[in-house]
Amino acid sequence: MTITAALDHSDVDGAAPPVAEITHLLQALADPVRLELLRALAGSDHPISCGNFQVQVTKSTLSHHLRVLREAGVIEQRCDGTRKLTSLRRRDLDERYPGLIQSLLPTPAEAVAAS
Amino acid sequence: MTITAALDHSDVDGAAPPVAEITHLLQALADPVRLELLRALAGSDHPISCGNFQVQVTKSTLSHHLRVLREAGVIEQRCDGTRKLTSLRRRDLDERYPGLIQSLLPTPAEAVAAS
DNA sequence: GGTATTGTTTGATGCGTATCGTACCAGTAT
DNA sequence: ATACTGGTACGATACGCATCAAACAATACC
Repeated sequence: MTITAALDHSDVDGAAPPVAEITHLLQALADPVRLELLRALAGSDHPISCGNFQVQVTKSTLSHHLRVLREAGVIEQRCDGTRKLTSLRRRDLDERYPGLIQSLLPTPAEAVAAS
Repeated sequence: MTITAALDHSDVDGAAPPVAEITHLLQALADPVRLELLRALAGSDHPISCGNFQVQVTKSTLSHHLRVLREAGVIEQRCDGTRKLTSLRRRDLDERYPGLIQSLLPTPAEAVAAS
């Protein structure tokens, strides 16, 4: 696979790194847990803290998945006291890959079925 | 990961299996070689035989990648004498995941840059 | 200070898979 | 039949990564 990542790491004053290349991005999204995180973030208008994700993995695993998403440019995180608020970089993603995120979100029918 | 695949295998008289679930599908597309195959197929109006893919892998590896794409419902193949013609299941993919394939194809700018 | 609370990091483990070479099989042509 | 061509199947190898537990770090609160 190889896909060498993490080119710039310009976390300086919150500047988010660029959205990853398509293969790297797809690899980040091709995991059930991470896709669930993406959908949770896309369905919420406010950022979500680590503890508020409804996911059946330990917190260390969750931290790992969030790192993968962050390094692929999918999410950004800002600290808020002892917690860390995660939000989707929807604008950047839509700009770079128009239609991609939308096509990964549950359809209205699926959303109803999941309720 | 797990994602148990291959539910029905109804290869009966050429009936293609359903397009895979989203995670399975993304996993099939999250590989540089397979994405290149997808783009080659999407950019051609006629099916492509195994030997006509411009990919730097051995034929056994290529066969493996085509199998992954086939089992994810991305492509279909029909035999033609001694060769096997591969084509993209664009209609089925667009029906199940509208906008997804389009968002993975090179933009006009990228297509020019690759020439 | 001491104690939760929230996340990250590290190491270990096990599974998946991309890759190759070789052998094999089905058509086609000689 | 023999040989060639296009593709698959198998075994081996190496690497990636999802997962967890435990240890650590940083902030808040008493």
